[in-house]
Amino acid sequence: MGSPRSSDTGWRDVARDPWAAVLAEAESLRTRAVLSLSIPPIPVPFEEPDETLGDLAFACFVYAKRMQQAPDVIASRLAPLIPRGKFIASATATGGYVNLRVDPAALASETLGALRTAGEAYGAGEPGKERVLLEHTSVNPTGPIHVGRARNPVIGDSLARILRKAGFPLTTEYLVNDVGRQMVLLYWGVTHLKPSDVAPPQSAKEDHALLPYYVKANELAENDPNVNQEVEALIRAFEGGDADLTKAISSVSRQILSGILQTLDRIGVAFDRFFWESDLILQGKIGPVIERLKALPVVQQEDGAYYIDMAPFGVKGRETKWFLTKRDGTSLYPTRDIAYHIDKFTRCDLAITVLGENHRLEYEQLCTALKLLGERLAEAVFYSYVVLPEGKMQTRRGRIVAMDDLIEEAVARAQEEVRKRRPELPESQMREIAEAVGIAALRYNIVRVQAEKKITFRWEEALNFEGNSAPFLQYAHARTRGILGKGGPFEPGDPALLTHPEEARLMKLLARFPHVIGKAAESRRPHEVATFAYDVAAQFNLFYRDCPVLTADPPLRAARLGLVDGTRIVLQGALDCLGLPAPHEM
RNA sequence: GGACCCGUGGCCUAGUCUGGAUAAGGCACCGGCUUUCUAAGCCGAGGAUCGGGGGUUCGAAUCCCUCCGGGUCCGCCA
Repeated sequence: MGSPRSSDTGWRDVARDPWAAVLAEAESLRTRAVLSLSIPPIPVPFEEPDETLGDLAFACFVYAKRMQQAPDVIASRLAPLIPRGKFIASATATGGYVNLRVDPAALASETLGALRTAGEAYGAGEPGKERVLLEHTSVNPTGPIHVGRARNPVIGDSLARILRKAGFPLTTEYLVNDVGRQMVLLYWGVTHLKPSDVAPPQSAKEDHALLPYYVKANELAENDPNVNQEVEALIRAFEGGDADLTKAISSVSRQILSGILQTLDRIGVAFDRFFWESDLILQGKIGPVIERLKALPVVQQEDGAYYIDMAPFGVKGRETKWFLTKRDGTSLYPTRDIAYHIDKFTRCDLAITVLGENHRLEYEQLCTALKLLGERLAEAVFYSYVVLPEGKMQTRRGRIVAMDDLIEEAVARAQEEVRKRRPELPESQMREIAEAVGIAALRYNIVRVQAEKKITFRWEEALNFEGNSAPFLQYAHARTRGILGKGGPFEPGDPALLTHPEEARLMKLLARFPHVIGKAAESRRPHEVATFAYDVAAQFNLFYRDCPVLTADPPLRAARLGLVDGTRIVLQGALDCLGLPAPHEM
């Protein structure tokens, strides 16, 4: 939609954004027409009407009201005043709306030109200056990552890719929570229990191998007072700043983390850097923050423990005291989080964190504290957890679907499909395609849904390879590759030859890609790219049905090859933004 | 008790921020399409009081209020 805002975001280069160019022209032609009727240029968003009516439209009700005339009268007076432009071919009035028709040849020429200039970079925004630090995933290293947590890396990584494409200099970061009671428990388990004491691990992968020790340690600490005492003693030593112990505990978490990272790597998620919470403590970065907090007038004390009463800041509930330190003066997580963010702000201009919905209050509290300290604020993207049909997943209960299992299942299912459909392919290539398809199916299934909606995990949905699914997108892309491969090298054709309705529809979508990337980045909503990618793939399939490429007359053939290549670039670009591999054939 | 998030055909989702012209897809079900660039595709059929009610507006899935249902959170844990 062509709200005035889109033309205000100056970082986007209009020359490389065909749809923005169309909107800008429509806006300027309309403004002139409106002014010439002595109507104030009230901004009315452009919308996309049913295609039988036009390509762009705006309602005249607001103008009508202002001028005290009937909307269809205003529309009929306005339409003839909108002259033909570079893109806008005609304007007609229908029932209070002015419908604009975009000249398909002009749009095609603009879009294919932009595609030719930018190549694979088509869709990218102007390189920006604002350094973004995107923290995501940051799951506690106590065991393998499960499907309940899967949205964080998938949303985070997709958002990272989209922000990069949009032009932001971006760093991704994983906060490794290697301090606290749970880590001490895990450490106690691996140092005090023998393999025969714990349940057999599901696999030798480090995160799976160590999980049973964590589970058993939890169980013992709950039921065996002696164990609990030992653990408490360890926690005290740890809290007392025992550097050797802190490092020892951290090294256990590093082992589990390496298993988690292997899993994430397999689904295409990697990080630029890691931040160990223990470093914050060992480097003495907590103390100064505590001192700054204590100096705040709003900070109060109870038995030596410091807290902020959040009630005046809009937080309500049973308990509004937000504790920053313990009675003994040692830090609590909120303090460490504040210290972490202050550290982050020295390394970026904008800090974004992908967080589960259960962290919403904590985020509000963090922002309140940062505001009180005169620091910048962090931005957050929240998502709801993936739940099983029978309820939420819990690591401690073992009621989880491990990501590793889901990946194996997805790839195995994909392998079956490939074998069925492409029995002639060599085994190694079948495996490659199966990996690409299976993993893409998982990621797409998560990223296509708005983050704040909860997802109920169902195998049949997660492993769906038809309809609105990753393989649908990948298949369309593979089709473009197939045609281009057989078509061979081609000279740029005449865009004006692309007059078929399916060609025009496809071209309009390709023209919008840069705009879509910009919007998705700005709104931090990766699913918008998923929706768009589906639209492109579906439209390409219609073009594929109706417009033979290779057998067309040479001039038309060349023009169509250009369109197919453009589709290839856009689909590949969109898939890349979603972290979905794009195999050349499948 | 309070705050926040979600509620769209049997199931899943887009559209909600930025209100507009008959609410758009997918899955499932039923019926079709392959001597033509990969049928993981395409076409057709049925299927929706956009959770209920009120309000604002020329116009509400979209904004406001309220109720209902589901979820999350309100630790000197992290």
